[in-house]
Amino acid sequence: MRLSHYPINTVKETPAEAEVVSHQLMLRAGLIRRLAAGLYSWLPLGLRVLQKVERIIREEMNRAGAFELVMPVIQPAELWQESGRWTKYGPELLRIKDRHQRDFVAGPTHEEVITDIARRELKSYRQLPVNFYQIQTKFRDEVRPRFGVMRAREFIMKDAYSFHLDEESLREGYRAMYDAYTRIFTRTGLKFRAVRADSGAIGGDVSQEFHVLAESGEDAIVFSDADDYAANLEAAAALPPTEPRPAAREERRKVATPGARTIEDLARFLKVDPARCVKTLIVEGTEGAVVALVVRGDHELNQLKAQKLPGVASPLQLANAARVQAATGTEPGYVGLVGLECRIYADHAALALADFVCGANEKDQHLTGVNWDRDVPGATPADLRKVVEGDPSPSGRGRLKIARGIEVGHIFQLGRNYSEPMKALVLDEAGRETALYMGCYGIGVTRIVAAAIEQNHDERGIIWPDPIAPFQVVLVPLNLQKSDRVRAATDRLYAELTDAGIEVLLDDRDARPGVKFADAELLGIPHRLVVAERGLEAGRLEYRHRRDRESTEFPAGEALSFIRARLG
RNA sequence: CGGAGCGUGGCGCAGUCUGGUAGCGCACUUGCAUGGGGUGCAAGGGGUCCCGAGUUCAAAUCUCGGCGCUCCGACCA
Repeated sequence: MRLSHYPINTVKETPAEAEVVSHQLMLRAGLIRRLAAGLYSWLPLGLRVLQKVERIIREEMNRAGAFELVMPVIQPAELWQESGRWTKYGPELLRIKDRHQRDFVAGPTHEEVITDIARRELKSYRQLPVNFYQIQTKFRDEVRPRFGVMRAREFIMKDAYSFHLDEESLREGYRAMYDAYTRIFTRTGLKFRAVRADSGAIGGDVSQEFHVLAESGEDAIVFSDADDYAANLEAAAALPPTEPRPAAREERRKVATPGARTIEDLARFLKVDPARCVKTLIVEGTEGAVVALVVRGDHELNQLKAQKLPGVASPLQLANAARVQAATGTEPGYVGLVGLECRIYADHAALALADFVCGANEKDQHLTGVNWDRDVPGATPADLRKVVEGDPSPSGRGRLKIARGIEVGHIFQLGRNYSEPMKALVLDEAGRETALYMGCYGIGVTRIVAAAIEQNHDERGIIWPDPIAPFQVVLVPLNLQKSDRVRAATDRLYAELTDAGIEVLLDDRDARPGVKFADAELLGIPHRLVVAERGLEAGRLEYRHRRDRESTEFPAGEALSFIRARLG
């Protein structure tokens, strides 16, 4: 491809709208353009990257035996009413009406449609197991789209759905997708990690996420330093302390703590470690009453764990000030445990404390020397907190470390969550009707491109991993317009590499060297060849990988073999 | 949905407070020079100043209403 005829504009200045580096670089390099909030056009150069990612995905999905199909973006509301998600999904689901005032949705995902296909097409266990996938545009009306294509409203997703006669087959199919995903992300050239996850809104029992590791990632993932345990922070269990609780030594005392509403204030005021205080959070329960959740002062509540407890409203909702007042007799900031009437869940780490500090249920007052059995009988032990770095791994080996990641894939075992309400049934060997077991498997295709840049860039621009680079080689002739020798060598080289099937971007613009180098680095083409009078005098060309600091020279006649060796 | 901010050629911004000829840098076009790290000189093209209403002799500028966007939070995967 000749750059002089390629529709691309690079930009020196960073657009004001872009916050994260991948978004900035995608705009500056001319990969995408914004149409409206969370809506992006993919320009030709960006599309080349996208298609490389799609190709890898297709090859591996096909290799895993899945069948590609395409389903409509617009879906009738009836299907969503059948599955129950018409009411459950919330405002992220874009609902639209056609000219007859019939309700439709812009598909954020396709469980309903594929289940409809399954119940029509799959009649017999002989047709199972089967896996369908598509690569297609999804729409989720995000409250706050941000970070360019990383969290867009419209994005491209690879979604796959498998159907099985029984759980064992589902587990096999899930395992096959886990392996396919591992191959896919390995082939993109990105550093990634598979972690255990909570299955969230889509529902189901078992699920894992694939994260591209990047400092700027939105998600925290935890892993053991001693084995292969890895989980989303939300899904990581906190083990109860192994040491027994010390005996109570202090008497309970009420102390004045004017204005100390937060643990931080309290710890500073009383000159006590936050880890010797407890936080009491009042949340809405399921039957009108409130529930108290207790975590150690230096720990944070894990919302996901909390809302799974019996009697706690899901989604978790903190009680407002009036409800707190009614339940405790005081305002948030001074809520405590002694004499509290409602149900109390206490985190294991909080339960391990003796002689701790908590609110006194009285404004500007706290209690010290509080002890569980003596002062607060009847608290239910629970795992309530977010794990922190250094916690013992739930796997029993090693300690937890925390890293940042960008979620690019998610696989679920859905079981019969959709097939039962939507009556997707087949006949088994005995001729009995039985509901299908189902798995679903997503990859954020457009997000992979942004994640690749987050993980691979420097101050000059993008550094594409070879497998998804828009071009493999950028050919930079210097003084092309004036030097016949440079022109002849360039034309010959471009033809030779192109004929060999290598994707070459030839910068044949009448621009000065600095401009060409700067653009080549911004665009992030991994391999750069420079053709110049200086080298040609000695019969040599110049090569530099985007990650290299220095160029290397080699004989001009060996260009093809030299490059091939580097393309791997 | 709550808070903050922004809207002026394609991009980045000044001008708005204190009303009076719409400006700068980048990009783009043309010419000449230059040719190993965003080069120089010169000449050009391109703007309903987000929209609407109002005040005024006069509105980018003041007032009111609306729309759009960005960031933080809540929310969500």
